[in-house]
Amino acid sequence: MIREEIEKDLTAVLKKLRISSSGLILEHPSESNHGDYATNIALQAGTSNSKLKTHNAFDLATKIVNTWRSLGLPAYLAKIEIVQPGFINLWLNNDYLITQLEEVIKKGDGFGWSNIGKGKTVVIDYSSPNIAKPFGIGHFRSTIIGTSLANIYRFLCWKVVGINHLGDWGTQFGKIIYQIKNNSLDKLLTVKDLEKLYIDFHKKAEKKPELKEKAREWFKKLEEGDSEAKKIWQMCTEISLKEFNRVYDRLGVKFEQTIGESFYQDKTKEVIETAQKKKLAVKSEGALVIKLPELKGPPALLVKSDGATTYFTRDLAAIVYRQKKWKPVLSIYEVGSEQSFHFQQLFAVAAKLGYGQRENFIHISHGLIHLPGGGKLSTRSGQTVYLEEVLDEAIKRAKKLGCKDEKTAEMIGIGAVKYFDLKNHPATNITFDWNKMFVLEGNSGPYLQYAYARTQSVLRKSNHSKFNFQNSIVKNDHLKLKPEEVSLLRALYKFPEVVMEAGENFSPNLICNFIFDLAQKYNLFYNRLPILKADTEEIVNFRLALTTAVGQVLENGLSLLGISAPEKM
RNA sequence: GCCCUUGUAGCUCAAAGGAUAAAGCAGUGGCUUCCGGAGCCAAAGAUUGGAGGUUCGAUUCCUCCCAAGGGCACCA
Repeated sequence: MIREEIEKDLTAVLKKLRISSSGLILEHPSESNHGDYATNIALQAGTSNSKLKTHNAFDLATKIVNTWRSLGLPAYLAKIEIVQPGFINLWLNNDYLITQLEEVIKKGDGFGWSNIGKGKTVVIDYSSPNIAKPFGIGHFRSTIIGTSLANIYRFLCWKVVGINHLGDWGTQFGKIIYQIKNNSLDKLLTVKDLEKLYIDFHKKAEKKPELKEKAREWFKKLEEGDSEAKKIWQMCTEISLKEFNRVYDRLGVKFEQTIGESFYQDKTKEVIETAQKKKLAVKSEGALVIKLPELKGPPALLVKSDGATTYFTRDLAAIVYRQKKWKPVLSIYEVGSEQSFHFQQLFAVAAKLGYGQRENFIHISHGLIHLPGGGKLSTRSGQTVYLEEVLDEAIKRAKKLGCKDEKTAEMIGIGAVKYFDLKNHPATNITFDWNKMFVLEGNSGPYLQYAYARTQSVLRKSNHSKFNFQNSIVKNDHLKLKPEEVSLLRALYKFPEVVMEAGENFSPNLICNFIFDLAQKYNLFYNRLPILKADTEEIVNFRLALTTAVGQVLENGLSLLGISAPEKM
């Protein structure tokens, strides 16, 4: 990667001047007329290094550049510039950029891949909905962001274990079992039936709080292996999974493992014993807890006063299980921000029990989806938006715009909804709004898909036998590159860096930003310059190469986001 | 009350401590020779919630204040 090469070369120069290169940072200037890369090393060294304090940063930058010149500037540089108050700006030359264009075409769907994660395993816990209720919009973010993070980490050569940690255990099932037992229901067919029971339970419990006791009792029974409870639970699970898998199929979402909380019912004992042995667990108000005064909040609840476990215990057991099975160096939990205290507790306890270091765990806490009035989504109160309804609506709107067929409409509609989520930083809250959710123009999924389809359309219309870029190295002085072409070249090579950054920061939105910018640049290029009818065959070839490369990077980027790239739309 | 997160253009939002704060939507004015107008261009729109501080440099880091959202043990 060119960034590494520049860093290496600059480090050598700094070494010669005995300047520490520890603060060496290369950035892409926000203004393209400030070059492709810039460094502020002179500004940093000029002030932090006492020996050099007499220098002003601009002089130091000059010195650095002069030394570099005397050592011989590398071939990839076109221009180097020193700017007040002491920036060093670097321009890559067009011939080098063209080699990167070839690189995109050569590597194809592998362009952007890197091996920085080689040999490392990451466990990503995402989606993880509570079953026995329909798949709501509330779990959409975790599902989509988690999928994208998994794609990104896979692309960075990590071994990725995506886990759907289903909420299929807990007092909620006590509630449903109670309802079924006391309502003499003949048959339950759908998840919506189950949801109704859940809502009804909460309505009744408002007047009769003692019902909650009943629910806990039933869950306790379930955990103790009561056959009647187990039978009902199993039925709930089957009904739910059938529906959930349909939604996952539509979304194109996959997991390495789908292991719900129920899986850990016989594994919590070990965790509890460890906590007791380490003298971390103490009795409090009849329950077994772990006190965490440093977190300034209630203690972590290990065992309830009735003897049943909590999701905290099961999450701990899951950590133990995952450590044993996969030995991840990183565990990512893509879960909503309302659970951030839970994860603070979980990670703190995991570290205390010796299940890993604090830095091996991270909670990617995404913002919540609110209803327009500011209301919170809540199954209990019946405030739900069903994901499938949202998807259906998205597809309907895509069709209205004139999609060729059902399959394309689905790509566009679902792509729009996914992109709407992913383009923002995970932390932002989202207000659910039917009109905003289905953006089909501007910074949107369909915009990118359209740009991609456009590149493919151009390529289809070209006579491929003429397009022989790989064997004819094109020199830029020969082509007299237009600004629109250069701007594409200056963008394409950055893609691998963007993928890395997105992974490091757990931010798929960085990929969105990048491919949107690329698509804009391509559209400008497309509108201003003829491709197939360019003056010379050489230029036609070059522009087709650009088109191929842009299409490829758009496709790779969209694929990391989990969005399909249609050939036609 | 305590803890966490977030305050950037009318709206939705972007920016590993950098240069003139980036876009999209809405609104304004334009684009029929041609490869897909779900597109393109132009102008307009922001004392980055407020006050201090650290720094050559702060939307970014620190302190305080204000506002919004979330959480505060037997739900997950």
